[in-house]
Amino acid sequence: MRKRPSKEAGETHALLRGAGLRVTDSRVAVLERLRGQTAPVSHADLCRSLESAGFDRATIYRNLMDLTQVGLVTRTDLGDHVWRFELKRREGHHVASHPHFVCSDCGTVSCLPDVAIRIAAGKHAPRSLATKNVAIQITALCDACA
Amino acid sequence: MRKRPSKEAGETHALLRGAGLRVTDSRVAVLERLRGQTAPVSHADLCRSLESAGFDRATIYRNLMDLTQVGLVTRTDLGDHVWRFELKRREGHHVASHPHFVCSDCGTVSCLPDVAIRIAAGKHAPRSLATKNVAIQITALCDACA
DNA sequence: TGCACTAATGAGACTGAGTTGCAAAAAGGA
DNA sequence: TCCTTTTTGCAACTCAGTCTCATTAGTGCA
Repeated sequence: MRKRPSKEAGETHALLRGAGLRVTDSRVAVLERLRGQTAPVSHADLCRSLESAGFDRATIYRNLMDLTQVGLVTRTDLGDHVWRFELKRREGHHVASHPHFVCSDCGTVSCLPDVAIRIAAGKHAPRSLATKNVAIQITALCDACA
Repeated sequence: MRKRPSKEAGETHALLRGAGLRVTDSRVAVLERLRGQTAPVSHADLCRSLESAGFDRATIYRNLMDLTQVGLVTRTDLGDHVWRFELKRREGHHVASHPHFVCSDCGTVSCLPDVAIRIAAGKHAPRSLATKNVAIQITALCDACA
């Protein structure tokens, strides 16, 4: 299939090329899909929405791994035993590392850009807690389930 | 098998009975094993150490689920795609909810009783963040891997 | 202490996410 | 357009987790 260039497709194209990856339909589809998400999505979710377009789940899986490897995407397990993927959006030099929120009842996953976390580490805590390279995940009841 | 009562076995016995569960060898073994742990252990870990004693992995699995269901044990996934189980130790009325720490490199899991977390929630954050029923998990490099 | 009832166990099969090998197809440079 | 290299689609595999069912064992009661 030949690809018809649009503004978004152009961005995605540049993103992939910049990362040293070939531009393929499935990668573009995966990236565009991730771009439209506000919370991390699972491999299964992506499969459901992309298999109808004819992409194989193994392909989507490998795309996600490739994108993760080159740093365009992050992969996390938010406590429900499913890998979730999220487009990295660069804000300043420090790639956004907002906390993730998981509802302990319904399992809904969301990002919490609106929440600041202060870690007061004791003397026995890992030293890395003082750095910025810390991923934080919060599990509690969401408003709908509370 | 008849069980020979010891002090610990007596406690475990009472714990199980209090929860409305029958006292079986496997449940006692699982509980005792959990009691000796300082960090959450996986089902696979427990299987390894208990299968030699003749307990089936399905039995251990069901024991863990039963214990979780009656609230003696908590089950969490700390980001490495493995369920981990931990004995609930009651401290005051609020069952201990220290943060869990996972090394992003070696995967080591530990508890962080030594770390205090302050959550500053914005107006769009879930209201439950203001309560005590919040589980927090931190992923970063452990000292050994840093 | 023995019996009957019910819950728990063990063995094995199943599920589904995640992963890999391989031949065929497509991307990208010359 | 051709050629090389990467990527895809298919199918099979792995492994933790889960379930079924016949058998075994714990408990309450006589």
